[in-house]
Amino acid sequence: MNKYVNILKEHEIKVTPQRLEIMKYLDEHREHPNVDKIYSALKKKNPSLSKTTIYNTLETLREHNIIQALTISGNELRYDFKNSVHHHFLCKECGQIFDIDVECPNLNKMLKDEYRVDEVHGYFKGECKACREKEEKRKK
Amino acid sequence: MNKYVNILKEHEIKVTPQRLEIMKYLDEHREHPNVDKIYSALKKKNPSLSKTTIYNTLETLREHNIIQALTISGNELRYDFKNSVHHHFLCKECGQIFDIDVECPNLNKMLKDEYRVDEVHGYFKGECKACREKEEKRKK
DNA sequence: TTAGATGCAAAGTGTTTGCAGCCTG
DNA sequence: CAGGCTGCAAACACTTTGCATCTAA
Repeated sequence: MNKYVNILKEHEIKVTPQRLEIMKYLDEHREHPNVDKIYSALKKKNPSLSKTTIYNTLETLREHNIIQALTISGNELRYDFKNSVHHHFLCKECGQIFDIDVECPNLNKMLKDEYRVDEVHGYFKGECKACREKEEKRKK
Repeated sequence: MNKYVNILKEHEIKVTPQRLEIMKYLDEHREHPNVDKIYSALKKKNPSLSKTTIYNTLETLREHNIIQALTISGNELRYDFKNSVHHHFLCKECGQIFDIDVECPNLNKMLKDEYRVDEVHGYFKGECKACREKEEKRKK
């Protein structure tokens, strides 16, 4: 838990139990949860937790570049503890978002001149292996 | 206008004036408009036009792969007439979305095995040239 | 002590749904 | 003529705002 205390202190923002719990949850649950998932998970431990706090905290952490918000799924934001640069794959069948580690070297190079690039996202949509296999079985 | 009639007929869906207007608008306005922009533009010509029709039509066109929906901006969907595969750059300053033509060859290759990839999106966030120049001027 | 964080309720915004009437094929 | 499309109003879902209370530093 000290890990998260340190991150907050480095960024000079207040250390609160709620913030620590949210960071810990995101760090330990890499399935890119939405606000509701985080909320209902942490509500169990701390019944007075408010959804507003989740929103506030996620926004604060995002501003400080500790986490990132994924817009991949269209109707809701998904959150991601920002350890490394990686891309994402959304399975249209099961809704899960998977991390993809692919580098695209000729990308940044071309952009640099015209644009100042702060974030590079790649995302893919389709069907994941598990869902494809399930589908195969159904057909048999 | 015949162009759009043909596209609809090829996909065996009904040809209606509303659909034609929406397609024409998207084809001629490549700034990736949101629903409201399309709605208010076309409402002028056809005051009885409903926003529901915009949503229905965009969804239908999307299902038929004629247009695509961009989730890049988080709080709303942006639409794009689907002529070619390309990526997008969102300027955080002015909100505009620009088309970017960069290929990433080693991408699909890696994905093929694990996933069935239907859509490949790349998007970048930052600041566009015009906004950067505006900012420079303000500083002087 | 005090600036900032929390949490409740209410408002806001973009999208979806239900349904009656209309139009394309 | 029939099934699909349109458009209105109401419902929804996710997020933001206003504000009183509480807490970390």
